Amino acid sequence: MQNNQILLDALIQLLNGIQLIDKELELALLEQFTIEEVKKGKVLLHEKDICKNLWFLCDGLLRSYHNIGDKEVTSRIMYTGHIVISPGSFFTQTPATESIETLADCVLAKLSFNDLQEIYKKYPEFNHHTRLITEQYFYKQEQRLYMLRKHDAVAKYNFFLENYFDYLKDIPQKYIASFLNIAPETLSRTRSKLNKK
Amino acid sequence: MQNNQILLDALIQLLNGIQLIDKELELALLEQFTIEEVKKGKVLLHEKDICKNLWFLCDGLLRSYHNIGDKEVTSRIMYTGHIVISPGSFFTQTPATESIETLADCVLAKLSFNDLQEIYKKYPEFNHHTRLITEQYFYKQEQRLYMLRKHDAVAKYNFFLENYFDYLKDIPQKYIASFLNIAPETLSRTRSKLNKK
DNA sequence: TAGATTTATTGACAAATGTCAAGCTGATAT
DNA sequence: ATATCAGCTTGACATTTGTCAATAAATCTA
Repeated sequence: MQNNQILLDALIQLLNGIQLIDKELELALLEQFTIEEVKKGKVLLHEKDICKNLWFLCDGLLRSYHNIGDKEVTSRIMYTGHIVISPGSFFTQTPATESIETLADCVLAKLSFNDLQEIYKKYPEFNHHTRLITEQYFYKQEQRLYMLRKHDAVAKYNFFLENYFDYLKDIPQKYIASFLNIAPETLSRTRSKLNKK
Repeated sequence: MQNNQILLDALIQLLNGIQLIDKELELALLEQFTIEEVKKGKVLLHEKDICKNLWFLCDGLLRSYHNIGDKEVTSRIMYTGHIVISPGSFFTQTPATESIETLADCVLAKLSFNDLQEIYKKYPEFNHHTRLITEQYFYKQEQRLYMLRKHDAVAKYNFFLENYFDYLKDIPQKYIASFLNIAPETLSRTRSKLNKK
């Protein structure tokens, strides 16, 4: 709990930045979130399971992915400070169409859907915080949509560099490729072409 | 105002479906929303302008679009019952990177960003409604992201048919093509290929 | 309605990316 | 250190889609 406080500091700050939160709500959050350490290469959420938790990624790196035909596609890359859910599954409490796995050793703070609903019930003002956060994530997602509409591999890779440069070395290229919706070979060629210039 | 009540009925029902709204809040909404009729082919929001309004589309059809290089790309298609904003611009009140135009004669209910903030201030419980609506739109948008990752033109067109079949005849094919991120010629060929089967 | 303008279709070709295969590299474990 | 294995690179080729151009069809306008 003392420990929680430090790990969740970034989350509390994020919330306070939106609207100062009551000491009581802060304590409730610190109490309800539980800390998990998860090693690299573990699956946090399996496709077809219901996403019953929301995680705050205190430290680490994650990706979500799903299958299209026989191909695996990386849909999101999430780094320290992200709120992590499978949106469709968490919001509607129906089976997920994607999986989430760790790309590095992670420290996560977990809050169950049910506990979150309790918090909403007890502290309705919390809706204000999450509305703004959801709006923010919505907007970020829109930018990824834009990216996918950029025609060529170079433009897509540049998008990646602009937005995920710090994580470049920690993400296998095959995942970057599928995130950008190009073949790994194409990414490899794109990179070597850019290096020559 | 009497008129508003009928036109905004769908919106009020949507909100009540989330959580019954106070009579007082309902009246405030009916008062703040103003009805506009906009003819087909008009631009509701111009790129680089700030999206100062939220619209509820009482009746009609809209699209948002932006430019990538020298090409125009349709990013969203919105039909009767949709809440219409340029997300990035509205949420942050910064210049829009997209335009919104009518694809048919439309009836819209308009609410300004500032009036909305007043409503949030007076009726904080409204955050609950909009949080859930934002979550829903977030999820829908995610599905569009999935669609763009489907490799071939046939799969993309099938996505369109599944989700926008009722509006098929009202949307020029060139817009459908750019929405699916394929060339108009490719869409034309895809359609004729599918018709032969 | 006729003429003008925009949109859709079709063909020929070009360009980009995907696929398959082989070899290379770098990390890990024994 | 060596063997193993996964991931990355590179080449050859196939496939898909994009581009450009010509024509047809549909829509708009006077």
